[in-house]
Amino acid sequence: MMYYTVGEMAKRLGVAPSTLRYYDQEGLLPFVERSEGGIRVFKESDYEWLGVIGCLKKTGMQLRDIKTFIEMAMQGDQTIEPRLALIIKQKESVKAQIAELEETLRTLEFKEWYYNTAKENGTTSVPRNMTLDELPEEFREVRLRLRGN
Amino acid sequence: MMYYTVGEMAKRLGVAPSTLRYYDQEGLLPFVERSEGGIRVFKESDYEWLGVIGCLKKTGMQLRDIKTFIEMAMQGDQTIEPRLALIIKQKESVKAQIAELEETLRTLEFKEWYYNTAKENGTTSVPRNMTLDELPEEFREVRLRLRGN
DNA sequence: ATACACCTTAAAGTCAACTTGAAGTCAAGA
DNA sequence: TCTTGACTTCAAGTTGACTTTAAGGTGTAT
Repeated sequence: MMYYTVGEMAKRLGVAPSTLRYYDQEGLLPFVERSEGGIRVFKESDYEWLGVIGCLKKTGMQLRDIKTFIEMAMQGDQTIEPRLALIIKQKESVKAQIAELEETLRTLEFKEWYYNTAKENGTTSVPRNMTLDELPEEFREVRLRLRGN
Repeated sequence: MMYYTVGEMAKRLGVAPSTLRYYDQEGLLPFVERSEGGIRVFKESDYEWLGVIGCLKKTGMQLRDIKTFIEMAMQGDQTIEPRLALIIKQKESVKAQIAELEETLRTLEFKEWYYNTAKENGTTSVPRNMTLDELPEEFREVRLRLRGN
């Protein structure tokens, strides 16, 4: 079995040791054990827990809610259903975030076209004053949205 | 021409009036004019600026950088190129964010399968102790990543 | 046994982006 | 004219997630 100190595990995860200590303090790492002298001893299986925490963090979940999930997991098999429900909820949240970023991407692509056209003409007034049917079809709805229609 | 107070514009945008005042204070709204008595007067065209600010915010850009963009825009046509460069940079950033969220989504889908399997069997030890070739092909790389391989 | 790197805790500090509160001003309707 | 609701500024407070600092303990290598 391989064991790690907080510094080693932090390095492996690419985070600061203080971050792991902070997570522990906040109750997110109840699974981490201690040596005789009080030093944290991370096991190989703890890496997986930290990976799950990292995954949930990437979904935008707050530490207090991640803590709830970890606490459920510590209860054992009786909490399988609420854990499943939470995962499904986060999955839907991530899908919504992707959809929103894709809309943002379309807006940026419009702006890219806008400034490219401005650059070619030496002035933003050319793309700005174009009529709807003069601009590429894929950007029409974007401009309508930006202008409040 | 239609004009709006800070409260009306905030409502239209779905933000708090204090947010718009804060943005103004931070120099993000140099285009907003004032009445004789010192009250902010938002024009129709300001809605579009606020939409651009909102778009950049959704990319994760900080207010100080959005301010830089707005300041460039206020300089006029001589800043078309740096504005285009900034838009392209944000576009790439958003693409990377989408890719990361998609990876997170795959992890959540693995976890959904994991807890569904646990639920069917009454214990997480069933999915946990499965060998790699027992689990659905699409989840193999996810589990390898979570376990640190 | 001593040095040294790395560990410990507790408390305070930081940062971005707001939000709230206090005290006062503006403008539209009765 | 007066009331009323929304506006103004400035300063201080809030939130979440860390990071830093200080004072001290651990553990391994020589």
